[in-house]
Amino acid sequence: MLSVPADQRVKSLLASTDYGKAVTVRGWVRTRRDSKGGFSFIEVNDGSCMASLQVIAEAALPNYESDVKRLITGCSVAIEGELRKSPAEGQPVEVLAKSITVLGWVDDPAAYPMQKKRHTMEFLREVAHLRPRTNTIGAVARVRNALAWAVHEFFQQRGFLCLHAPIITCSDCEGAGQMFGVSTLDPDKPPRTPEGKIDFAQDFFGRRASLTVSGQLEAETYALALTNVYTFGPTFRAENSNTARHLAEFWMIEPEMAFCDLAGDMDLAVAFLKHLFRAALERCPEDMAFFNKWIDPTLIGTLEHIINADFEHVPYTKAVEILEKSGKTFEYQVKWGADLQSEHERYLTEEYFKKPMIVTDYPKTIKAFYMRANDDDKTVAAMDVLVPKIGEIIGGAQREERMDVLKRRMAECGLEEKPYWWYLDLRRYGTVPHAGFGLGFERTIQFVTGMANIRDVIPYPRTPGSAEF
RNA sequence: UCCCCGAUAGCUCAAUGGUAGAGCACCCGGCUGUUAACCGGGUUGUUGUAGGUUCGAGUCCUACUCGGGGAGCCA
Repeated sequence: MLSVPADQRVKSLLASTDYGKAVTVRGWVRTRRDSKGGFSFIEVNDGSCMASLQVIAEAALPNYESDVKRLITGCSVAIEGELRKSPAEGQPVEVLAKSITVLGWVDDPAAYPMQKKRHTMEFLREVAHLRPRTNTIGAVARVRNALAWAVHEFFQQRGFLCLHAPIITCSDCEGAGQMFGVSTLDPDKPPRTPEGKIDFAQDFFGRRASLTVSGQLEAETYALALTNVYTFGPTFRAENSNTARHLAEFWMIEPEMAFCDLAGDMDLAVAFLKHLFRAALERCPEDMAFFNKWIDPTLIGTLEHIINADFEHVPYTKAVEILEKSGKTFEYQVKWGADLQSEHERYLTEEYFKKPMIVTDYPKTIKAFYMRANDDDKTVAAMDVLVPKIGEIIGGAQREERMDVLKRRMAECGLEEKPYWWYLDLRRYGTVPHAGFGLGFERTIQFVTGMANIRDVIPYPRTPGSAEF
């Protein structure tokens, strides 16, 4: 059996005006409506688009009574027929069936969890293997795909090199979060050192290994040879975070640019986000219209506005002033030197500016050691892009390229130099100003689709206490 | 991890401490070029788990499990 040709997918057939053409439709039945006039309407969906294709099954079909009349939601079919202009409202074309083959029935129809009516997202998570058959999750999958394509498109158009950073790493760098250990030692009786600790020297890698929390440091090494690079891969955080915007396993895009400062970093981030939003609107218009209708009626308007508007740029110190003058009472006090809390970020993006914003130049005490120190010696050249509802979607910085300053910062942060020997080598051999950022892919999908929970924009979400499927 | 809320039919939800119900799904019948069709009939339950209070618990109490919202951490 050949795979389904692109011109035989439902999406192509619905756009076709090639009336009279012989076609074969393969997909899953969404619903069946019978007409006493001697035929049935079968809605077939194959995931190529939101819409289903209407098939007319006449009673003259040899298996009309035995098969067609038993079709219910979820059955898989292969239908040969003729493409026709539809005489009724609701669809441009339909297929008059010449033969209908049922490939797979639904066992125990009463127990099939997918129904024509809406389901709650909470329930769909319990049947994550079947939820791509729903309109919402199918649309999310298509938008996610369009965005993944657009990520590569954006960077490739600009001459960036795609870098595959390692998933397993032995550098427990930068304290971006708790890490998942990777080990082949027997958890019941691991080898011990004389001091009684687990002896990772006997482990697979000869030392303690983990799943990566970021490909940034590796990306820096390649940027300092190939100039402009980006990573796009899975990252892992073992934090016990239970929110609608955190996952233990998520995908991150991390560009890194040599000969680049914070201003260049910000420019790229803004252009990148606009490119992604535009791609979703242009390549998935039906799916986006669906989200705009059922999930968030302001969605498309907001995205179009962002594409055409400038992002607000506010230094951290200015942001603190705005918050102090806001007259709002916050649960957490606004104070220079303290990190911005969710409520502060929400006020700034949702109430004050009402659009995405970039906060830069944070106090060095709340940011990572590798961020470049500003001349005031109090702040660093960091930037966070904040968007309404989601909060931080991008975190980035110009990196500290000066060896002496970097070593001083590491000492301030209580970090040993030895494990970072290769990272320090970059400053030792041909160092250059460079900058980069990390974009959370799922948070971007959330923002683009309006989906409330991050668990519904990734096929199989991994969260604390939950890794079913 | 902390605070709050919830768990009843396959799904979405009702039910003063006193006989567990409706809509949808599914099955049967009717009707119609139908559009998550419509009309009539029918099947469906260890009320999340384990204890406790009570003549009597879906309902009150305790613990646990799972889910949701918010917070922290971050992308």
